[in-house]
Amino acid sequence: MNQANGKTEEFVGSPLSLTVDVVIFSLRPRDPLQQPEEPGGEVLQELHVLLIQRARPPFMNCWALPGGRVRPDESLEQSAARQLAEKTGLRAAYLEQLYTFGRPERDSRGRTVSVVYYALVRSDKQELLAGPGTTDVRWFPADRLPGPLAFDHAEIFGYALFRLRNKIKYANIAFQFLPPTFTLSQLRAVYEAITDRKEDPGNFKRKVEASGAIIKTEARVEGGRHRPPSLYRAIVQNDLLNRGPAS
Amino acid sequence: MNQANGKTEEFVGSPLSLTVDVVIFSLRPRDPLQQPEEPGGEVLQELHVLLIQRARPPFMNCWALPGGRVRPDESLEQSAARQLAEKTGLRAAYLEQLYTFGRPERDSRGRTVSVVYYALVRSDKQELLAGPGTTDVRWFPADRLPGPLAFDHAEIFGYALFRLRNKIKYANIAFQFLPPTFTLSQLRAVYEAITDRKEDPGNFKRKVEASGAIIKTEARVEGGRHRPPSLYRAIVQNDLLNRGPAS
DNA sequence: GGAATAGTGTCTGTTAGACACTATCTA
DNA sequence: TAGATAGTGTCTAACAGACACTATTCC
Repeated sequence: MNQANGKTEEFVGSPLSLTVDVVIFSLRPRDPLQQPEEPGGEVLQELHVLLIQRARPPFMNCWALPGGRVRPDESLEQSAARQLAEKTGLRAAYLEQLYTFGRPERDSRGRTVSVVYYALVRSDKQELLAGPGTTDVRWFPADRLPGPLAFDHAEIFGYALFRLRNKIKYANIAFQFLPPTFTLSQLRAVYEAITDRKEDPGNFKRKVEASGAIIKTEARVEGGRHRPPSLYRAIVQNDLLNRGPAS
Repeated sequence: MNQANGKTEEFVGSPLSLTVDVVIFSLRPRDPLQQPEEPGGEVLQELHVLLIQRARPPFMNCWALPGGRVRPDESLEQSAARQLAEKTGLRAAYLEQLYTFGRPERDSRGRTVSVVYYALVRSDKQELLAGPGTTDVRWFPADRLPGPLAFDHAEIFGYALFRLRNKIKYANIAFQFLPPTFTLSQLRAVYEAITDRKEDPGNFKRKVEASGAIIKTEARVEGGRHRPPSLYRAIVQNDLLNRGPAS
């Protein structure tokens, strides 16, 4: 990095805007208006993404990923967490840098480079708060996004989805969508919703127990209609495979 | 991205510097002064990284990753390729975005966010040209870097090495270190140099042929001391697994 | 008991790796 | 022919997935 170009090396800022955008994933029940619940009565979970509706041009009224300018005193990850909180009122269970997008023409107002993070959010009933500059905040099923997204956000979303689907195969992140303790059925439902493939319950149990990522607790789920399942808890881990560098 | 904060949304740049740094990897013969050639006489290949020596403070005389300011009209990848050419005179066979580093204190002169790429360079005898602002450009073995690197470049390098070692296991990038046609011995030597593990020649041949990443040509290597090996050629591919998003 | 889910046992096809063996070149 | 590398055959242990089976709960 860093010498300007051969002359003196004094520091000056650039005529360039640095933003952070966040692709926010969550598992939510399938919209009952779109399709009624299963006969069995259990709730089908579906992968959703949070979008905000822009109140101003460019792309007025279009849906977009939440994001905003990086402040001088905050790290990129802090900025992502702040965008999340300010624009949506949510808190992320997991936050990881995805990619940095910087085509010169991606924002018509001027050169804008965007560091994109993706966030996994627990499916509890957290309330959505529309921040300033937006007319609406809403969850959309990942396979049915509304009309053209603003800027290059469709491309960004596509890449985030690709990476999430890929990563869930080898990294232990699925539990980030769930409450602190969960059943294997719930965890399996997360996999199935994201990969869109059925897993064999028995094989899934062995695989995930052998991975050492989760541990069985003493507790069980009471009051169900059937044999009560054990509750599991995730083993905390922050290895490189799961996130980026230590920084 | 994009609305400033609720008021008008006119575009202004930030008091922030955006740079691109490049971790340049190559396979080069082990320094014969450090250790003489193998009795057999063939050249041991070793993973090297290119560093430049800074001519000015901060970190004057320290070694650093080559890099520099992103220009308003170039994409991030173009910028990385340009840094490579200007600071070192090299051309990359492969270039991929690694991670974006942005801790507020990482450059004492002011807020500097750096998008880091890593490059794989063929081991031909390309000449090194020290660019402006640097007193020296040199290859270093990846496991013997010179004294503390400038800024957070040691951390960046560590992460790049981790990612390269990891990626070579599942993505077909090893041939990027080699000339257009190569023998399986050469390709195997690349793997062994990067992962620091011996591979069984027979198993390696089957594995890499089954992957479909390379194809045997009619040509063979003549003039060696032993049975002449076939030459192979890489199948061109630009899938998502190998690089980032299409952009 | 019936229905439903939790959880176990077991078989099979695929794969990574170890390792012995054959093939082909130069000196 | 000796020596070295190219390349093949084959065995084994590990693993993923299919699937049948047992266990436990509520109704």
